[in-house]
Amino acid sequence: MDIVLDRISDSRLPIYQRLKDDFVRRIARGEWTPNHPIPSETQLAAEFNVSVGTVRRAVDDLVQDDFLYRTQGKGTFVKRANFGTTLERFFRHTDANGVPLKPQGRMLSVTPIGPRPAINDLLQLSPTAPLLELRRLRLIADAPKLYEEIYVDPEPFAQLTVLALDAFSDLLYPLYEQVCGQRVFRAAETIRFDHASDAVAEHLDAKPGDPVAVIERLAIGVDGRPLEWRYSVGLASRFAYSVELR
Amino acid sequence: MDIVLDRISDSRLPIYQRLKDDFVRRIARGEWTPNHPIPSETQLAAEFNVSVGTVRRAVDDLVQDDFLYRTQGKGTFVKRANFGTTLERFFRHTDANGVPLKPQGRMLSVTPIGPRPAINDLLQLSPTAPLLELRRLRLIADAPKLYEEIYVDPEPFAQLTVLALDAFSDLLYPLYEQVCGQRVFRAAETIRFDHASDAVAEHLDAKPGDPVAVIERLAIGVDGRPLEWRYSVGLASRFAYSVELR
DNA sequence: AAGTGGTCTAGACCACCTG
DNA sequence: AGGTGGTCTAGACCACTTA
Repeated sequence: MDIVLDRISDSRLPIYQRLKDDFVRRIARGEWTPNHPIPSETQLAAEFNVSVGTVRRAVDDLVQDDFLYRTQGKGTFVKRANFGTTLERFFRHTDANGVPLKPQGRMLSVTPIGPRPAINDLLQLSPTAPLLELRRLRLIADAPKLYEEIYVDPEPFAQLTVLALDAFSDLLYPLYEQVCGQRVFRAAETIRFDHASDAVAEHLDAKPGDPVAVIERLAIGVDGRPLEWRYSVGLASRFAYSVELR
Repeated sequence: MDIVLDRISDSRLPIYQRLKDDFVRRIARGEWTPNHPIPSETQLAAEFNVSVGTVRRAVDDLVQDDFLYRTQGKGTFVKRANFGTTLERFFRHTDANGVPLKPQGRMLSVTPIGPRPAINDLLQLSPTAPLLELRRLRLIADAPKLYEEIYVDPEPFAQLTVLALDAFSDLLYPLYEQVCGQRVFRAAETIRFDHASDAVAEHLDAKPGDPVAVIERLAIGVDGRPLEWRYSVGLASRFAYSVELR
């Protein structure tokens, strides 16, 4: 329809689709950030020379997909990913009054390692590419509850290797964003039950062979590429999870 | 805006909301069924004396919420709930080639019982109302894999008590729909971990104390009221579950 | 060919937020 | 008051399905 759009996408697609693609690209590139509203719908309609209704359709879809959210009177904003921590979502730890307790993180090691075929594959890295391994403990009231091994591509996450272990914050994803410029947008998790290995048992103050829940998570960035693979182990007796089915 | 709409809902709400409410009511009453297309958008617009765009907005929302689905050229239809069986979703059972195996169901008992406060509460029944209890085994290749206890309101499900145990089909929800006129629309599940009781161990051919996964499900009808509460137990070693987080 | 949903336009007016 | 998103209208034309 218009020069602006023709330069950036396949003209056989509906206009609202091409707008969506462009908007996602802007979010991925950091042109639109969570802090400022994106241009108004009338402005965008003028920029691309399309009707406001078409821009609304594109924005509606991205709101549905959790890329954006609207606030009447204020504007439309980029949405931050905000699923709670694994510890909060899968395990129940509350104080005497049922109030959830706040988990801490303790980084154990940050180590450049060689390739691990299965993990390289999941992260869509070449089979020979090296990895960066983080080992971490999650604690409640100073008692270890979750042991984690985290794997990332060393290149975009190079800054992590220069941090002191106690300089890591309790939450990693904000750190990824601030220190490495990598924003986690969504994640896929798999849950299963297993028995504690000797190493895991020691970390969790449990006996080897105790039943544990294993959570494997692949975190995805705004551009749809995998950013991090994570393996978490916690005692099964504390495990609980809820799902909505449709 | 119009007499038709004013009779049926709060005029302070946006028109598309009131249309949605009315459409859901028609689905709940069975006026619109999964077998026939609902009236076309132009027909609905004429019936309610609103513009087609407004009808589309209402239908869009209900498609998003999985009440309806559209097929271009054919029409818009009521959607059947279609989450797989618990056995298929949570437990891995495949043949030598990785092809999922088809589970069977074996009904053990159908028994009218007295009230169970916790279950009555979940089903939104009076604390003194009696219940209907179904006990069932789910099998793969004739080996028991999942033991289930199912609780429903005896009244809408009275027909179940006249069925012979081997007349129950492998899937219960289609039966609920055909025999009792109760359609399950969605469900909420909670997963946790436990050890097999003596009774459960016997049903599952396991040892008491063996690790098991417990899945509790509350099934909801089209009108949003709870229809069934279900307690399922399977061996933890076979358990696996995946989630998408945003 | 007729009917359905899918895309798109170009307006209008309302509700909410900020200066 | 001026700008934002929220609702609504009344058209147009396209793509797909069925007969």
